[in-house]
Amino acid sequence: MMNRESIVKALREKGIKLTPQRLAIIEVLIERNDDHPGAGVIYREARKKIRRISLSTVYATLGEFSRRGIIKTLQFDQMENRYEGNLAEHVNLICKGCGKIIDYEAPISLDPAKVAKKTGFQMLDSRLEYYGYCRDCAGRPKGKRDKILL
Amino acid sequence: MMNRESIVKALREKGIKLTPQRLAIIEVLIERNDDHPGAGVIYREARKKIRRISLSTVYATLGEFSRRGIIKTLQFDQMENRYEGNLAEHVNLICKGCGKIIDYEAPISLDPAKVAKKTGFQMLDSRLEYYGYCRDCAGRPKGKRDKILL
DNA sequence: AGCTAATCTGGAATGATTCTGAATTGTATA
DNA sequence: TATACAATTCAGAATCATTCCAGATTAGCT
Repeated sequence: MMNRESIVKALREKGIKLTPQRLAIIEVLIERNDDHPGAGVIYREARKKIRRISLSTVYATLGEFSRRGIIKTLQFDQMENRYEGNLAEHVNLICKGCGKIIDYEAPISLDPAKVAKKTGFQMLDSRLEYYGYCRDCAGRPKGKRDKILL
Repeated sequence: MMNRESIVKALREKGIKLTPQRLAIIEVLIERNDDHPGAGVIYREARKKIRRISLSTVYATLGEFSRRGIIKTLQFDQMENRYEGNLAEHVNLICKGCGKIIDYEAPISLDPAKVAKKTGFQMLDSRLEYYGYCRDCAGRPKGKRDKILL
């Protein structure tokens, strides 16, 4: 999971063409998996690998991958959207100080059948997040930590 | 909870001035509580109540209320942010078809102490969401439902 | 090698949100 | 009830991540 071969295989199976731009993006996604990078970071990193790549392509590619279920998009409005390859159900701990996102494995899940019976709602994907301060930012003086930087 | 008196009281206690604009916004928030309205809807509805109110004021007010813990902001990037007065911990079921947001009461919670011990992360507030299709949209033909309208 | 749909590109457009600086107004106090 | 001032409001400009566009390029099949 989340290695170059498995992703390339997934793309081939789904009939998605393999381009140098996409390979570069995949590499960044793998290398920076723990960072949950945003489009800007991914663009800058990918650019180091191949000269010719545009921001539009980065967005298009991330959108495509996300739509096809290869990665997951974490949407925000106060900071860039972020992308992650960890598709197993987990909670994201998001630091309000530095924007760091920590994956936290925990057996939190609703029973889709029960929800459907009660509300008629058909669950597809989830977003489980807790906001707070990470170890580093919790210790920092108050004024210095209320902006999301990264 | 979420009635005019309790909110007005909360504002007075926190030293937030009561203006006609804010009262109008509060009324909209109460009347449309189940809709989890966005800033645009709130602006248009508030405008029906008092002629003079600007979109900037709506944003400033919602931001202030949210910062003070009087309401909660649900952030998105593909659609307007939405606001809710239900501060009890619950899961939001969000329809990908029509944007409807359903509150679902369920005892889902991590133990903050355990999380802190394991990761050093200090939890403050949560965001628990499931995306899918509501009863109405689940039955609708596929092409007609993949855009969030509202 | 050639074909064609998919993909890439950079620049323009979008749209929700935030910022700005001047005008207005609640509310505490005299 | 008048005064004072910080808080609030306002309209318009600015921001900025993201999407759209239309033309150029290219991966992968035959």
